[in-house]
Amino acid sequence: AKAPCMSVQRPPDVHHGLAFPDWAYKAESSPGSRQIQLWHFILELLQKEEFRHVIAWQQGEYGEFVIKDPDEVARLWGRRKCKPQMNYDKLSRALRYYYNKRILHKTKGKRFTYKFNFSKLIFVNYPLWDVRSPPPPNLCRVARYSNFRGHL
DNA sequence: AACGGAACTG
DNA sequence: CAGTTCCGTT
Repeated sequence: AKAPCMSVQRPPDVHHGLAFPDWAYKAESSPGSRQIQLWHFILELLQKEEFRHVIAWQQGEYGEFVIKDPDEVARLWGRRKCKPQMNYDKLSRALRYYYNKRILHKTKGKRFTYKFNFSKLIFVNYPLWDVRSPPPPNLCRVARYSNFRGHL
């Protein structure tokens, strides 16, 4: 037995060479303490090797991932949000709202497979990206060529 | 399984 | 505003 919704454990820092660069992580570290975002949480699981049997990046298309165990992902998400009644039906509805927001889209045909629209994500959530820090291997190109349109 | 409207919540 | 809950439709 354990306290269900008491503390939120801080994930360790990411080093380069991993499945995705660390700009994607780092979020919600603001002192204002915003609530955890779902895409955020997905990225968090994706970066941890211990969850590879639950959710993992799909090799091939960059940003594409597969939910290997939908029930478990939903359970973990529910635990984080203190929503014990969470399930994949509800979680997937939240993911579908990301389609219009241009954060995610579905990979049609492939079961439980979604893909991040990384280029949008960078500027929506990291508008003040510190250019002094060493640019991540894959992303600097994506970032530079994305058009910054925004009211941010 | 996947989609999306609609009402609802903090 | 970012989901959550519920559910009818494809």
